[in-house]
Amino acid sequence: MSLKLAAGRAPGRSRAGPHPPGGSSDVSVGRGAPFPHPTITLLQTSSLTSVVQGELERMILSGELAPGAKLTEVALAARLGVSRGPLREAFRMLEEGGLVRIEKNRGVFVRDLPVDEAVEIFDLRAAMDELVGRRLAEHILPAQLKEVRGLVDQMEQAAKAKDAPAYHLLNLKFHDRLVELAGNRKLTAIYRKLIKELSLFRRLNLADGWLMPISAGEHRAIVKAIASGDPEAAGRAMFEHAIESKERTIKNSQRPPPAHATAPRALQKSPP
Amino acid sequence: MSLKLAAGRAPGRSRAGPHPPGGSSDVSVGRGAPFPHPTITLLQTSSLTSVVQGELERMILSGELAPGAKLTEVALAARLGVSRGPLREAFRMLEEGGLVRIEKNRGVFVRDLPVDEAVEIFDLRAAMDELVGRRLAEHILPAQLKEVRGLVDQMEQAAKAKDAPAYHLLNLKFHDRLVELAGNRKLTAIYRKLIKELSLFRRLNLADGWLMPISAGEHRAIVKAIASGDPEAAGRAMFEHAIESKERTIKNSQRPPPAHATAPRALQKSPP
DNA sequence: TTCTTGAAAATTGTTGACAATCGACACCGC
DNA sequence: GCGGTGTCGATTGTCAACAATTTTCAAGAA
Repeated sequence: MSLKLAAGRAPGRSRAGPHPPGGSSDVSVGRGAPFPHPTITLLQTSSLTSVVQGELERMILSGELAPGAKLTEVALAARLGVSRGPLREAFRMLEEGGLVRIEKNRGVFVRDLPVDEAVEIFDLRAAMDELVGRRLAEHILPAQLKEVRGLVDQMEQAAKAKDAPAYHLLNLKFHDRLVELAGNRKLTAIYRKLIKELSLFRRLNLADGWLMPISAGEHRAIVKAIASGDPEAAGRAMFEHAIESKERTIKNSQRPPPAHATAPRALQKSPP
Repeated sequence: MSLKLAAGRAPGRSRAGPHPPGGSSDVSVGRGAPFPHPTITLLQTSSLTSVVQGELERMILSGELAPGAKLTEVALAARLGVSRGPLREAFRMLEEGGLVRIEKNRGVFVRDLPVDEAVEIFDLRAAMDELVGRRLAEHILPAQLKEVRGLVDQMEQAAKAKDAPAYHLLNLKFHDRLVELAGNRKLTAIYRKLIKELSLFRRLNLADGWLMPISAGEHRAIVKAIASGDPEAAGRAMFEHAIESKERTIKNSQRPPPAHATAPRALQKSPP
């Protein structure tokens, strides 16, 4: 089974344009803006390591590789169609991102986020969300406000339809977009890392019934506070929402999971 | 020139005890607590990759490898006494930590932090410091309070003696200790990453005269606010201090550096 | 039975070699 | 002289093989 270059965004890795747009009116340059074939830029930017890193990240976040699962190098390398070198480099990147844990001479494992560390991440995210709220109340544009209102609308529709997966995705999108609109790239990057790491909190995904409708109203309140232009109010609204989201999640995780566990299977060997 | 296993803490990499403490009363186990020779745990925990990562980090933070410098694989590998494999893995870790920038097929470079990104990091750190202040006002112990007061005392002495390097180190220590005392490991880890990344802000190190005495009083105010037990006041004090630290640094960076630039030299080839 | 002991298998750590790509310089035609 | 082109050296990307360590498992003794 070989590695297919996913069409999605290549993770990380940026590169300056092939050439500075010289003014020479040459036939080889169609127009001013460089617009090379997509495949070319893909090969220019993505190495095997980066693609493997993206694939592993996808597998982990989707649950295809469950927390605690051991990632054997030769098996994974064969499955992805690469050698161990790029795979090991990808491991180091994932470890730095907190998605896997490396034990010397023992192997690489998908990390299992303990409850106390999940709490820590939630608290940290709350502080970051507070900053986001303050910034947005100061700087958000009308068009952007309209956009996030649209997301809240969709969430309410999903809640009404009891479509838990759709609500979940919209919730992620809503918060991610707010952070992005705050205009602090470092904040955005770290926020996304934290969200990825939080998805390793096993019990998060076990819950059968989701806590959908509870937080629906809070989102409207957040948007309203942002629209009011009061930084402190907006910051407080987002902070409180994050804290309550934490408490709901933790409380939900403390009740024992249902018997018919639907934990995704770990990596299996392919038949010889 | 070979790689000497630095006596300092091995970066990252933790490991469970050699064996679960079985109750068998064996002569091989002296007492309940395992206390193997330091060298043994060092070899158990540190791989070449992790040591190389630590060494490169030290070189970058000390300025031995200046921002923008190109890190050629064979040269560095020879200098550190390892092969390219572990070195490349260390590169991936450093890239994820934001200390180097990797350009496909072109090489690895020490990152040069642009001003706008430094501002973003400062703002983010301010939000994190606010959280620290709140937590400390709630939970700090008298002994810990006494400890940080001692640090402030030392800073004032260093300021009085106009010992800029000592003041700088104490300042770092002071804030690092506060974050640590807040008791959120994830927060601590990310805070330290941000501090490391900030040291890539070139102009930070160019300043001849430091802004030492200016922030001395703010530190006392922070400790006082924490001691008062008012979370909001302590949070605000730390937030404001971080913001003013940002503005001082940025403002200082905007005046052109003095002519006699003392930028450390980049990596040189060793004679054949 | 249960615990130690030892070797074999499996897996990771590290290295050196080969292929691919990039930058620079000389060469050529205009 | 000047722009374009081809070639060469240097450097990175990837791979396969070797060395070291851990794990497994069976045999033997208490």
